[in-house]
Amino acid sequence: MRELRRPGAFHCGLDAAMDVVGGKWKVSILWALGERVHRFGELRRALPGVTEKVLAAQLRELVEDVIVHREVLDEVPPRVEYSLTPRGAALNAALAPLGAWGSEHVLGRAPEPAASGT
Amino acid sequence: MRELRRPGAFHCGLDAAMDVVGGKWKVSILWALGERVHRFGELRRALPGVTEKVLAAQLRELVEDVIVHREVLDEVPPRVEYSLTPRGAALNAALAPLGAWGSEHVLGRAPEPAASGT
DNA sequence: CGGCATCCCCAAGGATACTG
DNA sequence: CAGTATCCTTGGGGATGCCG
Repeated sequence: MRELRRPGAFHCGLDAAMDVVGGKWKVSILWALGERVHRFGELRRALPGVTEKVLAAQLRELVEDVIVHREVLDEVPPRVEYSLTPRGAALNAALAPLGAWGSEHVLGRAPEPAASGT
Repeated sequence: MRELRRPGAFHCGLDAAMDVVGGKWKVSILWALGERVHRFGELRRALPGVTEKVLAAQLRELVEDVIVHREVLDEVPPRVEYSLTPRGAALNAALAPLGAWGSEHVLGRAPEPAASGT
């Protein structure tokens, strides 16, 4: 999926965005990172059901797309932190209305204040 | 995918929305219907590459989700018109920011005026 | 701890043919 | 015209195991 980046081949930016956000766990990752920086293990715990392989893959794609920043801390116990890039933060913001829509029309109310505080 | 509607099982409305909009052609259909009412054939022509089976399937799911309205005109040559429901229109609107993001960050500029009123 | 390598599976999506 | 039915392919995603 990473290779089918054909600039201009999309109907509009929407298709392009869907391509970036299309992964099964992408939005959840974005949502998690929108709250705070996470390290691999934390992310894994934050996403019940995801396997390391898949999480690593989704993360890699997001990093490739410059949505997520990968910070490797050179410590004795390996420590890697993932955070949103400015672009990722913008994506998250752009996703907010969609989340609100889902809350209202699918879940039936409960428009959460997005990934702000809590 | 239509059956895995587990109310409350989503992290937030975002997951729910992604579930609704997750199909490969869903957003394109929404985009098309956002501009004007389309009949089956028109939609097919508007979505280069889609097959009848898939288009019909995606359409059926969108109808199930009350995103799209299916109007069967009882005429001699079968005529069916698809249009957005209020909910679908709202979804389309919620999708706009995402489309804008994609235009800016993925396609590299060219923020189209979206499928709003035009 | 973090993350690659391998193998496997299944459902979404595609191609084709046929019908009301 | 507007689908439905059938069969097939693909690859995203899941499970396991090993390595730095």
